[in-house]
Amino acid sequence: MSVLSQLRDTQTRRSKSAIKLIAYILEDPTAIVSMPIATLANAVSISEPTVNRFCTGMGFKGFPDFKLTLAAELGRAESGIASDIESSDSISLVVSKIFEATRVSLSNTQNHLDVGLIDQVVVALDSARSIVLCGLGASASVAMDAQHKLLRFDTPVVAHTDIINQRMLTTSLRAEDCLICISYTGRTTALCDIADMAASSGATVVGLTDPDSPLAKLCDLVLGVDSGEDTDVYTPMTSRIAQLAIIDVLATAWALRKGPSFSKHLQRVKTSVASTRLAGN
Amino acid sequence: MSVLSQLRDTQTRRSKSAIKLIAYILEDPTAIVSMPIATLANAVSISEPTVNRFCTGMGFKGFPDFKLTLAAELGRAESGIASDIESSDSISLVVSKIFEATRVSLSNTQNHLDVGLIDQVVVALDSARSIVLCGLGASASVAMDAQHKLLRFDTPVVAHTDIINQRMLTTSLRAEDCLICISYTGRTTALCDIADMAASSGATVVGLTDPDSPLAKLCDLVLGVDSGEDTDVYTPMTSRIAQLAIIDVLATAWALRKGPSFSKHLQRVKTSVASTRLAGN
DNA sequence: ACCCAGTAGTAATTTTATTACATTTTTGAC
DNA sequence: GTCAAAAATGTAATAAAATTACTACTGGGT
Repeated sequence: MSVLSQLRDTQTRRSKSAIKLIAYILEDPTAIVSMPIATLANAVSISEPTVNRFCTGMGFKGFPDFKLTLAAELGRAESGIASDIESSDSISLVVSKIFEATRVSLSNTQNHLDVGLIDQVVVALDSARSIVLCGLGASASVAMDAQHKLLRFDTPVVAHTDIINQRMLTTSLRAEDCLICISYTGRTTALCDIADMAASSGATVVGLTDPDSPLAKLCDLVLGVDSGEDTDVYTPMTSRIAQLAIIDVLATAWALRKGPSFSKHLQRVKTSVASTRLAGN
Repeated sequence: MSVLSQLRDTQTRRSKSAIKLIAYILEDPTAIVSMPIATLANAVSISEPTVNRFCTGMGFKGFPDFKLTLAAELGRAESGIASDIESSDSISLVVSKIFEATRVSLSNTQNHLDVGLIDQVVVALDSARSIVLCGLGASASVAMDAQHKLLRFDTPVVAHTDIINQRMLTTSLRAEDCLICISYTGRTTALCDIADMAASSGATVVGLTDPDSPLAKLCDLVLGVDSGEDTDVYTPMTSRIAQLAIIDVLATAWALRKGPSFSKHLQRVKTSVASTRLAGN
């Protein structure tokens, strides 16, 4: 359990000074980590040994140990507001900003993900005669990635990144098939056409796109990804990474649905590629 | 800006003892945070003031401040010790685990990224006559994604995901060209062959792979991604997502290097695809 | 009123970090 | 190569911080 939530816990009995101390710590935990025990003791008007006893009482080796643990915990929570990249940024700042923006994008997608929908999509995949993935531009590589993951299952799956092939394949779609349309914006005309054509064939159309987009309205099931940014020229589109995470979720959920016997199959797939690799270092 | 990546940075000039110290710290950063300065100094066979000077030299108030910052950073990476997925997990637990594992993978990659190397790779890209991206299997989609991002620059770039085409192209590589090999494991025999062939042509070979792999040894520049897991059948490979983030960093750093006039070009590229989209909702 | 357990404080001690200064090493000009 | 300047490192002294040992309160229970 985290230190902070341990401190917030009202159940455990505390001494008078412990209560004062906890109140002060929770007021600004970040400040504590760079505070010597004397300053803290003074601020709460208690003695240094009392602070120390409090720390050891919580199971820490001492006050510095407590501070270290608190710092680690705060470092975790500290989710920077993903800021745009400035042309004056140093490389290491660019690295920080991009990774942070990616993490934020993942968290947003996770928070908005409808678990019930995941289940419905998995059912659709599992009962499909064949699965077709369509994406253009940056979404083409997401479609390729999804194909690679879904290839492990015994349902025929194919990704198409060419608009002509996509149209051709869509015309031959049947009601038992499943089409997955991938697009950040959900506004790519070509892909909307595909979704529309597929819908009239009766196939299940799944969208991996912005839930408020025209494409989303043409789909039977929509897994939302905040298309978000794309205003700034330098800041990269992190949403495609969130889409990949959703693909991971789908593939994993599907595998689990298939049951334990299927994990043997997955293992076989894994070993089948082993021979393409060098052993050792 | 991450402390660990600052330490990994090979660009900045370091003194002899600083090199020893950094090597020791990177060996087990977690151990450092609970180490007094005397123990650390002794372990590296340097004096305590040297350690202290190193910390203040990096911009910290002193050794304790350095430890605190390091702890906070490690806390970020260690947060969710991404646990394997169990067959009994509910969908919402699967979602949490996958997203958490992905975030952890990103943080780990970020912490191990050598900023100096990023710069070197960007220089290589910028001075290349042409850029070739090679990847197989799951890395094929990473190569496709990289192609899509690098297409915005005026250097000819192409991704190949077919082993025959890769070999053909590699034979016609020149010293002015840049080859980027993408592989999680760095042990795919076919890709090692490609890197080897390219190296003899004099082209700059960049690896986006496990730094301890055979492939890495064949590359001129290696951007490390912990290949990490891949033991569990259900848990997906999160490292490809980290690779995408690195691609983002490279593309952004390159764009920044090109200077402000280039941002106009990026803007033009952006508007050129706008006509493929529907307006409004 | 007295005792006892829990709690807190004072002061001494120990541990840890920093500073001041001397010495060595490295670097770059000639 | 030689020398001087600058940078880097070490030793020892000092300061800061944390911990321990010991003493003194506080408040319920008899």
